[in-house]
Amino acid sequence: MAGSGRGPRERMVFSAAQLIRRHGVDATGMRDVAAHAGAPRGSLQHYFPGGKDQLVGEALQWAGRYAAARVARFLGDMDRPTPSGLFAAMVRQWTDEYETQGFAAGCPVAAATVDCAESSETTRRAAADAFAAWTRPVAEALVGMGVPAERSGPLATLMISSLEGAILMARAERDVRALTTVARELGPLLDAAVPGA
Amino acid sequence: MAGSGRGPRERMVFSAAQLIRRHGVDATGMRDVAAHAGAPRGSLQHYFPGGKDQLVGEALQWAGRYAAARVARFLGDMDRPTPSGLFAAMVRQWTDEYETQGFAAGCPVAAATVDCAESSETTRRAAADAFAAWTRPVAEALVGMGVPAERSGPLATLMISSLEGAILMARAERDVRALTTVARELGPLLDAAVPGA
DNA sequence: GCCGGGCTATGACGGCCGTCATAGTAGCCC
DNA sequence: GGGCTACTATGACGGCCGTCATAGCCCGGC
Repeated sequence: MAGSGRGPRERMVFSAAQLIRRHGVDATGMRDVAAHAGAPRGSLQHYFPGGKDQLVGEALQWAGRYAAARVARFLGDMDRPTPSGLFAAMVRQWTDEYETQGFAAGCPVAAATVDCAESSETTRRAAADAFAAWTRPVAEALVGMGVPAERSGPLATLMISSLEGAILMARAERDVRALTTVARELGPLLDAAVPGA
Repeated sequence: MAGSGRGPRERMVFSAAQLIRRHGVDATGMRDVAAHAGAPRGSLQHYFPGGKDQLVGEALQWAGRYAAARVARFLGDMDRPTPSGLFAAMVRQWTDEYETQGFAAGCPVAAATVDCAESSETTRRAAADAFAAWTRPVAEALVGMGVPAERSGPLATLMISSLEGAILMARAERDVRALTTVARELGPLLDAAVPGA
């Protein structure tokens, strides 16, 4: 996962995202974030005067940018991109992590949605923005593969929904089964959306 | 949503599930549960000597049973059941709630997975059991509609994954768009799995 | 040389948490 | 009536939380 930035501020945002991924927003303390980032506790209120809301918001923003960058990278790695290939790559990122690092972490955006959708309007919006920042490049990639524009958005939403749900099930079961299943079952449907082939 | 049971114990389990649905596990306090259930605080340690873990576990068990019962009910309401019809009914339960009651609540099993998968092994197992209790009747229903046995399990997993992910996105966006999208896009794929029609 | 601002350090505060300890009440059976 | 069990009531404890207040460090600019 993308190296921690160089400055202490970037490191804290990155650490916040990692801890939220593992324990959720509520169980992630500001002191934990500073410790995980190797940053002084006093820097928290210096860099994030908006408090925890601001820190969580920036962590989600980082997560959205990261997901978008991964999509671009997956596309660059494929010489003959297909919708099913892209989805398989997105899923494989998670199965790889789970098989090598264990099932400790999930998606930070999902965690923030669960913990904060009802308690913090700003965090809820940040989660929605992160989903959008992730969905958009997926939809654009589908268009680039020949999927009609009016179907690219819905299919991108379907891909991300299935992936998010499968991440939840995989973590609960400590088994990548759900992830590999959605990749296999959804592949043909995705490829069938490009009219040419 | 299923009426609160008659005894104070059932009411507390039910209330725990409702509060977890809204705020997550960590943000749901034992005192809140008792208050929401109209039950005396002292009853908590009487009925749930295992503490919060036990209460959360029973709430997840309740959620799993509830989801399974809903699947059975959806089947009973359809005179000519189809896979897409079942999935549409499962999705509609959520769109109906969101349109009439607002986007306050999500799935308690998802919330428990996000908050506790890494911190409480017993709760993680309870979440996995709840997913299983939900998936099984869906798969059995698919078999009853003519879906080959070897595909019913994977398709049930796909249905629940997509639904869970769409719930997350809908709650973040405060828009049922993701839910209606997955229902529409997945319908044809599901119906195509029954060989006869 | 000193001054100002970016950054760090640390303790305190009020609040909520899950859990425990202790005591009290209500009802039923002998 | 006595005792036992099921349930309720309430206060305390230790711990962690986010936030604030205050002070100190460090270094470039003048």
